[in-house]
Formats: sequence, C-alpha cells, structure tokens
Amino acid sequence: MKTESKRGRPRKFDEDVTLDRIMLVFWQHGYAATSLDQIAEATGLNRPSLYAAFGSKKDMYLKVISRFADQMQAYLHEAGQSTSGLKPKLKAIMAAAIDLYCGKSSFCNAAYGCLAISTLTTEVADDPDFKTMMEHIVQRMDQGFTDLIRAETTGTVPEASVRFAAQHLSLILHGLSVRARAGESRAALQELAEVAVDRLAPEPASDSVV
Amino acid sequence: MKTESKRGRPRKFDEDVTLDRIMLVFWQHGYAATSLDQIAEATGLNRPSLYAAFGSKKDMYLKVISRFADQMQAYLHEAGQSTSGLKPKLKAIMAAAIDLYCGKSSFCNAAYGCLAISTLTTEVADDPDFKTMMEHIVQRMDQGFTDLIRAETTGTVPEASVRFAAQHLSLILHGLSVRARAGESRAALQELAEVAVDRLAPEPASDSVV
DNA sequence: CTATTTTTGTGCGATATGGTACAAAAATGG
DNA sequence: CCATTTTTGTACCATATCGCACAAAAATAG
Repeated sequence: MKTESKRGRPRKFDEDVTLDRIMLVFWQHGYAATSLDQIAEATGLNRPSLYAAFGSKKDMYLKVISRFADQMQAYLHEAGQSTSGLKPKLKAIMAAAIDLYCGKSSFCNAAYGCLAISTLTTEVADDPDFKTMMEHIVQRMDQGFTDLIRAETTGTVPEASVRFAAQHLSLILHGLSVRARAGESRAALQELAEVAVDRLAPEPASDSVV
Repeated sequence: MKTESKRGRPRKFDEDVTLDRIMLVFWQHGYAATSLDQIAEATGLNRPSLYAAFGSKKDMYLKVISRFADQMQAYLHEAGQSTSGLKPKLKAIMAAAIDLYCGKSSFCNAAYGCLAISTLTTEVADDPDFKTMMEHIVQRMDQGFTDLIRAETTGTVPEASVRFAAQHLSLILHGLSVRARAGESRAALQELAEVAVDRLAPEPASDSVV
C-alpha cells in the first residue's frame, strides 16, 4: 500500500479512475465470472500492478462495493435535495435510482441494476465476508431512508413506523434493481416506484389527502 | 438424449432427484462459481454421465431454472388455495414464498432466496440466453399475480390496474428474495409482506375500508 | 553520479475448469 | 451365447485462472 510517496517510479494510473473501471467490469460480469485479465485489460494495468495497488480479486471487489455504496448514497442524497416534502423527496430518490439502474447516469451506461444487488447477492452464500458486506449494504439503505423519513416527519410518526416504512422502500429499491437488470423499461419502473412511494411512505398523522 | 430405452446398461440415477441436487448446487454458489466437479460430487455422477444426460453446464443451469419456475409456480399456487379472498390469498402466497426464501420448505433448507433472482440476475448481462430466461421468469411471476387478481376481482378492477398491481407484488417478491439471502429474519419479512399486500393489492371498487 | 525506492511488465507455475475419447460394464434381442 | 445398445468411469486435453518472482525502468535523496 502507498499513501504519499515521493521517491520511486511514479504511477501511470489514477487510483480513482482505475477503481471506477474495475467497478464497471464487476458490474457487468459479476464477481465470479470476472477474471483479473478482464480487469487488467479494462484498466490498462497488468496483474502485478493491480495486485500491488488493490490486493487480491476479492479485495478489489470489496473495495469497489464500498466505493459504490458511498457514491450511491451521495448520489441519492443529492437527488433528494432537489425538492421538499417527504413524498416528493422519496420520489426524486427513486427516480434517480431507477435512472442509475437503467444506465442513465454517469456511473454506468447500461441497465445493470444496482452493483450490490446484482452481483453481491449471488456470492453471499459462499463467503462470510461477502455476507457481512451485504448486510452492511442493506442496513445502509434502510438507514438512509430512516433518516430521511424521520427528518421529514419530525416526531409525528413513531420510530418503529419510520423504520418499517424505510424497510418497505428498500424492498422496493431491491425489486427495481432486479427488474431493471431483467430489462424492464425505465418508464415502467418509474410508474411502479411513484405509486409504491404513495402507498408505502408514512403519512404524518394529518395531511392533505389526495 | 434418451426417452424410453429398453436395451443398454441401466442408469444408476433418477433424473428428477439428480436435477434437484444440481439445483441446490447452483442455488448456493450461483452459476459462474459452480464447477462441474461440485455437481458431480453432489449428484454422485461423473462428468461424462452428467454431460450425456443433461448437456453442458449452461444446459443444466437453464434446465434447472425452468424446473424451479415450474415447481415454484405450483408451490405458490397451492399456497393460494388454502384461503379465499384476494388479500388472504396474496398473503398466503407471500408467506409461502418467504418460507421458501428463508430455507423453510422442502425445496431448500438454507436462506438462499429465490434461485432465479439470487443467481440468474447476475448472469443476464453477459449471455443473451440467460437474459431471455430472466425475462420469462419475471413475466411468469407477473402473469401469476395477474391471473389471481383478475380471478378474485372478476371485472371490478380495470385490466391495466390488475397488471399494475401484479407488477407491484412481483416487485415485493424480488425484494423479499434479496433480503432473505442477505440474512433478514423470516418474521421481519413476513411483517413487511403482509403490510405491502394490504397497501398494494387492488381494492375491488367498493369494499369495507379498514 | 550513486544509492535507494517504488512501479512496471514479462513470464512462470500450480491449479482448476469444461469438455471429450475410449474402453469396460451391464443390460436386452435374437 | 453372441451382437447390440446404452451407461459408466478413468484418463486426458486444451485452456483459463490467480497469484507471484524477478529484472528492468523511472523517479528522488544526498
């Protein structure tokens, strides 16, 4: 590992750019079906350099998953900032997620769904480290929705209901990812998501009923 | 391939039993991470016999996925028969699916989710045959819910709404599978599913509003 | 200019993989 | 009892895989 080196031959690659390229390879093929040669070709690096910089294939994958979770969280958070009110925010977040799942984002231009749901899910039954990572990912999604709902309802909804609704919304997101990778159109998914938010988001006790 | 042979050395294995064992191997490891040696060990057959009986690894996998879809459909249909009324039927189906996803069925005793969602989803981006199969699977789930809802509402709900609700329920099922494989408890999933059905199943125009 | 440090890249090696050739085995037909 | 048919199982092949050894390359420190 290096942190801030001055001496020695300089690197020919940018770490972030390379990680993004590695991400795309795993995103398309999944973990097991991806070979280090494919990664080497996609990044322009050779295997020893990859290994020196990012560790084993498994290390790379876990790094990339964590990175994706961070980027996704920021991306969805930003989408939520574009409007106000719980349901509008949730709908904006869902719409952004669907765009990403369908290849309409700067992350990925193919309809590969969510990196974690599409590729990590398969691996969790074999490797405890992957299982742990998957649990973290799901928990993070739940937590993200929980925080948003709590903030937007400010005490008018019991905490248990907040968490419950958050899990429902995560559930929807997982389903949307699966269907996106299965080839469903963006428009169809957007319709489904919009109505799902209307039905599953908590109502803050008294509000204008549409 | 054989259909009804009389001459020749008799087989030492039962085709259905063997296919079920192959299914379990793919279910746990996924397609790419499963080796023919693992299948050979799990079935007690050797690779040439496997190849002669079921074709290539890909052939086996597709056979197993189709078989699973058939078995799953029958299993869920039967679960729906245990009660009457749309929502009770849907809840019974969801409960049965969750049992299966969490390893509480005769199909599988581990929490591996849905075979197709957990393992096929990963592969669809690389192989058009897998993509086609995935589309079929999703369509079949939608169709199953569509038929049930239409039968139980008998014209009181417009066809478009029937199909839309069916897609919502499929979406929930996909999400439940993901969360089951991620380790979520059966009880938690059952709660989520029950409320989701209440919120997403269509109301037949005029009915007792809870 | 020399020593040191870090990255690069060729090439290797041990293993695993999917698929198949081929002979032995085990049944039936005549 | 012999020919035929089908399955079995050992052995094999070509290829792919991951990881690493090792020397050359490219920078800095003094």
